[in-house]
Amino acid sequence: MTEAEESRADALFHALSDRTRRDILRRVLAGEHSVSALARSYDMSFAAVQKHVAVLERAGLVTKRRSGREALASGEVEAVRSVTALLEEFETVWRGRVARIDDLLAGPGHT
Amino acid sequence: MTEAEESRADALFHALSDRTRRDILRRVLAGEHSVSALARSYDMSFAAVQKHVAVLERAGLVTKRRSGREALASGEVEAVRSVTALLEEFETVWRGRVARIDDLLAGPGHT
DNA sequence: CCAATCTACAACTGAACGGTTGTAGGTTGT
DNA sequence: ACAACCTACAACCGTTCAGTTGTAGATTGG
Repeated sequence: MTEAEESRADALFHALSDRTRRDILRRVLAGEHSVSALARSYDMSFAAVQKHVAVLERAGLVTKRRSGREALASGEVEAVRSVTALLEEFETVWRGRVARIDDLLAGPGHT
Repeated sequence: MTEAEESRADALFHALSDRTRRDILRRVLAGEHSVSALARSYDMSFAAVQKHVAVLERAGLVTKRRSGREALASGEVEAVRSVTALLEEFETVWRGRVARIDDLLAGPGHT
């Protein structure tokens, strides 16, 4: 794991660690939404929602494009998959433990 | 998504959002480690590492058992898989969008 | 028995976080 | 032209967070 990869993992998991952001992500994965349309969905200021979108954008989970005066946000499913890939690394490490235990149970018969 | 599920997701993603905690999780998924053994691996105080383990434990990613004066921490692969399950929900939402786009391309011939 | 080891927890500090309000600039419809 | 709308960003506030030090209680080995 390089420093850059760890930083990206930090950003991804942090972005996902807030429920409002997860909800925004669901909506924009389902389809493009303007920031103000998103803001109307939550009991907080426009600026707060704008910040949440910015956090998701910095993590690469969301991209924005301009259409006139609106900023249309869209969910990036590839980024979601990259998180799954990170989790698979943990699975792999765990399987290593299991393999080692199996070796023990097979008995230290020979080497 | 119930309130309890969202709280659990908060805890899981937050626990994973720190690189020291991810590193601890890798180690304890590979095999049991005492807290002080873990602490020796990092350039920070014992108490700091202890807190990280506690965060992982609260999220259910790690369990501890007592062995004499040591607290042995072990990684919970099922909890890691529950995070993967959370991500699959995002994938599902996204596939819904694609299906809708496909319908559009098929043409609004009839309903 | 006693010193060393391991854990647990409290109190503190600086930085980051989630939220607010306010201001300013670009775009749109009438 | 101009009012309404959308976005961007700065400044501020209270809370949480990651780290520290310090203290105290079990357990162990010589």
